[in-house]
Amino acid sequence: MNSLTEENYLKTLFILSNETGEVNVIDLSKRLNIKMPTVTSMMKKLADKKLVYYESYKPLRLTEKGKKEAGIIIRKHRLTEMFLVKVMGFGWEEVHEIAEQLEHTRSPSFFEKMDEMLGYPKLDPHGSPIPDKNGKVEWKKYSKLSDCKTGDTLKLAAVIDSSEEFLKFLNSRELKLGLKVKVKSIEPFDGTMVISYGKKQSETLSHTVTERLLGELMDI
Amino acid sequence: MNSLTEENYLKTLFILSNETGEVNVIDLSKRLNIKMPTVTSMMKKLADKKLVYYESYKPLRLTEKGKKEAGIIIRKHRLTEMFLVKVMGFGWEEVHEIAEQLEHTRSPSFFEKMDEMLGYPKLDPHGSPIPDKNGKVEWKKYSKLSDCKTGDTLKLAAVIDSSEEFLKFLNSRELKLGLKVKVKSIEPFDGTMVISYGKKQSETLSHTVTERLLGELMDI
DNA sequence: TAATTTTGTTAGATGAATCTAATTTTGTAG
DNA sequence: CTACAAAATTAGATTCATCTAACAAAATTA
Repeated sequence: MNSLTEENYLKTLFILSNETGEVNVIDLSKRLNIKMPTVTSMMKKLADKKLVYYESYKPLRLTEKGKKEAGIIIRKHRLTEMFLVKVMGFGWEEVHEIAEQLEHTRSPSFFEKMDEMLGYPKLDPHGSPIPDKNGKVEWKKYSKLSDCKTGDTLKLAAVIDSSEEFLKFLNSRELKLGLKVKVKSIEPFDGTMVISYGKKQSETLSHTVTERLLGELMDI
Repeated sequence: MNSLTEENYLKTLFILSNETGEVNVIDLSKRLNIKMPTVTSMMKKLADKKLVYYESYKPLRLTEKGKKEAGIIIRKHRLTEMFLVKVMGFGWEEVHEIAEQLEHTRSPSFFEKMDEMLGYPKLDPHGSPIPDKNGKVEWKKYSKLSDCKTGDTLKLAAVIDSSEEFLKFLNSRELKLGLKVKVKSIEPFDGTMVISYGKKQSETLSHTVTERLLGELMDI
């Protein structure tokens, strides 16, 4: 059995690997807000447990066992988020913090019950895929809004950042998953975009925002 | 903010105080499965935080602040149990262990939402009172079945033990809260009782069982 | 390629929560 | 009232997860 702390390292390493291919000590260190020496020693510990491959000065990689355990934690996190939104009526901006705590609950039946009540959902409220019971996930290949060109239309499908601040910002602009947004113009200097969607004819979004929005490019 | 460990000491001290008046180091030690020296040092720590009164060789007592914080943890535990039973459909024998973990969740809105969904319940599935938001509880003065005399009728209102094993035993005999049970005979040697209730004309219960069942004595 | 910066590791310390062994205090039974 | 037993405390060790400081390796820049 892994400690709560170990679970957080596994989960973060898993997510970081999927975000950016190679993960270094410093990346984990920054994401977890933990100093590098601490990360190094935890990696050695997880290597002893056959959860990560660790070689000095090499990128960090989860073993298959590590991926499975990380996937299961992420499954619990995302099921919880979905439960909080669909069953308990929370807003999508409120659930990340709570799920961060509940994901460590040791009770398979608790999460099975959630899954059942939710009708075995495939995505969480932020559009991220929910791993299956073996921790396996299919990551969809979405486009970032920030990579779109003028004239492109993107159907929003997921956010990269589930923080309360970011989601409150999206709420304030009535930006939701499922919306089709059209790129009206892009400022070459800093990437600021003007987009239209729903009733909004022109809404300006910074690069910081557009690079956190994912979706499917529409043909039209 | 108290650690999860500190919360467990506070909660257990609170419950033990209500069960048995005076609580000694050894009682807490046994209940928590933690050796006495560890308990002593934690009591000193909690005394520094003004959560317990601690004097060497004296019984342990919570301060008002300690009672409030313990009460709030117990509130979260019992609301969670009720939620698991009423909203998620768990059996009353399954919820204690899960609630033991969820009670440490730091999210007032999570528990407020539960409370609201449940319609502000006053009792948990085991008949124990749910403390209010300030941690205050009214403990009802129930009678133990083991204290009843032949001919008495007791309306079951609560169990003293929420363990899965005990509750599964009750399930197997179809013993539920709300039932009226009548004492048909008591074995003077070991206190074994024969009772009748519902369709059961004579069910034999050991003292171990009868002292864990509480209820209101009926007039008739 | 040499110098500098960035990244990573080693060594050693700290605080929390636990333990065991030894000692002391309190309570109880002759 | 002494002796023994039970309960509690003190002292010191251990494990986990963290840190800082110092050093080493790798990557980058000049």
